[in-house]
Amino acid sequence: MVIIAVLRGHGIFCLAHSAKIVQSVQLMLDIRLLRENPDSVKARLATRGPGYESAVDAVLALDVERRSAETNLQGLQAERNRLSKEIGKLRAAKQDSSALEAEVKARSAEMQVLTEKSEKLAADQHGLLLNIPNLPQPGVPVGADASANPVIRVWGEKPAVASPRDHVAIAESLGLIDPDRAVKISGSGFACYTGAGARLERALLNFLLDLHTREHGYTEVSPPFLIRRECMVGTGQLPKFEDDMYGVDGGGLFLAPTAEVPVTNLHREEILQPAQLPIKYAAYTPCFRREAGSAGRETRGLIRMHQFDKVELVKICLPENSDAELESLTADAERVLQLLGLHYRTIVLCTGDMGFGSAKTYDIEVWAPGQNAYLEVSSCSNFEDYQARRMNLRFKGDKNRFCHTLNGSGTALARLYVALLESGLQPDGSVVLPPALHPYFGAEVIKK
RNA sequence: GGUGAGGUGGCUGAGUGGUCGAAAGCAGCGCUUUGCUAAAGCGCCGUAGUCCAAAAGGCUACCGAGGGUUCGAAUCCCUCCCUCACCGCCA
Repeated sequence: MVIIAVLRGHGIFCLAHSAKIVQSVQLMLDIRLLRENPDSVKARLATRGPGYESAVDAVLALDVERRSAETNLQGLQAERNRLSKEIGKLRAAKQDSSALEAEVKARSAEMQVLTEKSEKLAADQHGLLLNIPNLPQPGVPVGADASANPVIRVWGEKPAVASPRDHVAIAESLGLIDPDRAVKISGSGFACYTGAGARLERALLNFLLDLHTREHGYTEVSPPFLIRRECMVGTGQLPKFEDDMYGVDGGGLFLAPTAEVPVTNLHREEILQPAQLPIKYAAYTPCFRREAGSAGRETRGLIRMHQFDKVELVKICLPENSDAELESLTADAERVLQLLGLHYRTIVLCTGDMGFGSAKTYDIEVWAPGQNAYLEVSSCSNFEDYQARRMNLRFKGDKNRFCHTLNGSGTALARLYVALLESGLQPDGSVVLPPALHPYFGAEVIKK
């Protein structure tokens, strides 16, 4: 009984929501852009991978059909409205209107058919548009996968660690984490920090929030962690990536996969004044991700978790400023690693490796000696108006125009934790912390 | 969880079946008056879709969402969502 009720509730919600989306064609990519420059759109999408050309063609074919159906329907509606007004006048004059009423009624079936046809065409077109990602910016390097991501900056050098060890071994020997008991509570993929380990996590959080709010000009936000479905659609996690999300309450609410979702959606459905922009928010939230399909990949220790802490930076700005805002956002994130003295490199994601809604993305990767590898700790993206369209986030110009949105990790905590332990490891097994953390942690060294 | 009240344009707020896309006010834009400011007067002022090569202009849809009744729905009916108030419970 309970399950049936929950499923029904979910289904109703989905239907209601998709119908709402269909009403507004101003979503995802601008359909006008597709109509007016199909070849250029196709060429840019082709750099992401194969298959989008046919999707664009399909969208455009439906577009022609849909508009034709709508035009026909609108003609009938106009006629109905005209006759109904006649009926009103006749009745007001106490005259017989039954002939006109019969005439209008006789057309209702035809109108019904056309209405359904045009709604179906709009829904089909919308469904196809949902599966078309954002257009990469012209300057983004073209490539098929992560191997084609150019390194554009390197900071610092790989630290001289005498005999590198994995962070799990380091953390366990120092009593910083309790993996076995974390499994007892929640299963694999969850961390339990203990003692100095928990204090280090808290120290990092405070350090990051203080840095971004006091020195980089971000406003601190502490948002809800449970998020409504339409907000998940707004930033692009849904509907395509629902399998990666944790849903609760029968699918009505989702655990935040990143603070990007609640924070960017703060201004959804709003019309902002240009003088308010740019808006810059920094927020800490835990992040919950199913990591479906990633079993066996980087699953060691703290590197890939179902729950991890992250401080996220979010910007809402004028379209003409978003390129520059991405550069400064990335610089703000890099500053974290510089202050912690951690060696890192910054790469620009090539067209084939970029996220679905992004127009340009920089990844920041920190060096982890125990892994002998770079770990992604931040991903900074300019979404241009892709998310703003989904959440109807505009600003007042000559007319209402869509804002640009950006976000970047500032940074993810767990992998930062890994890099700190593995980079600060001393021959005696203790870990030396960078000076910037001393006041937050209350000590310079973590030892037994 | 219980009870009650509500959801109308950028905002406030009228509107219980027929020129209502929606009064009025505020905010905004333009013009006039004015030494500046302030004030006053006049006009304009929702969103989206669609037709037209385009402009001008026309048409359609939208009063929380979905469905229903009707020739015609902001207005009547049903379902859902949300907000607020009070009570209960509780960190």
